[in-house]
Amino acid sequence: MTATRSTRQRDVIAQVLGRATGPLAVPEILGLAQSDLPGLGIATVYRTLKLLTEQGQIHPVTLDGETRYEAAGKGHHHHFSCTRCGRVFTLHTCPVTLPSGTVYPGGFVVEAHEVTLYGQCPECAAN
Amino acid sequence: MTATRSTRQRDVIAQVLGRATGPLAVPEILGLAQSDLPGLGIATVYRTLKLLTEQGQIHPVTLDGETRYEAAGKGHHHHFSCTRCGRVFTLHTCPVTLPSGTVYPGGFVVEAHEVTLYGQCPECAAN
DNA sequence: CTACGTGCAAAGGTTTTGCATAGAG
DNA sequence: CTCTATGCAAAACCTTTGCACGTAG
Repeated sequence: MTATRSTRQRDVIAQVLGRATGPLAVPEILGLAQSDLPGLGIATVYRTLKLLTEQGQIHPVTLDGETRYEAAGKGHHHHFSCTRCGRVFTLHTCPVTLPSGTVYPGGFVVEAHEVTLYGQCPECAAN
Repeated sequence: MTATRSTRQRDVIAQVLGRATGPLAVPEILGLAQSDLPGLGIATVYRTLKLLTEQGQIHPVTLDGETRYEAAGKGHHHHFSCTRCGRVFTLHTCPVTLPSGTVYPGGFVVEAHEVTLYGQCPECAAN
């Protein structure tokens, strides 16, 4: 079996994602992690993201052509993408009710859904 | 002002997207277009997709880490991604009602929304 | 000590760009 | 004819991989 070690790099990357208010893109993760661990290389970030994803600790989210990552285990939620500042936030409310098994016109059997809202985040809306 | 010419390449690419039952990825567009126009180059596909997007004739959609393109002007709709065969379909029903201007808890001002459903398409569900 | 993990640099893919030629108007 | 559009090949990106060194256990 595979022995997975605990390293400062992995801890820092996991912490960065744990503290985030929404899914982060790779450059954001690198930047934030480097402020805690200056020498960190991009290859390690990619390798760690892949590892954490396989372990189910984080989850990839694709939004506007960019792959972002967020900590797992935060329950059912969706995302809000600010059209002004470009940041992405996690929303804990869900605007749809689609029980697994719902059948859509045409015979599409729904197993899951994903919603993204676009608009202005509180900060941008205030300015 | 810019003079935009009508060419066989542009026509073919626009037709391919117009005939599609859902958003297409670049390799799909290239393949389908090449069956009508063998010598077509990938660079022309990218340039044309960019042009048509700027003109508002098509619309990019990101799904599962891939950027796809669909003809515009088909009204409000969403997408269904088949978890078995991987194809993406356009749905003409909408499971949410979010008038522009809706304010979400925390002060997020909603301007638009995007929904993707995952499950089995009619064909896969039947087998 | 013995692997696994890391950083660096090179390799792979995909998208964009430069340039000479083809073709729309 | 003139000037935009195309195809090819090179360049620019982003992500993955190979390798020698660092380090957790």
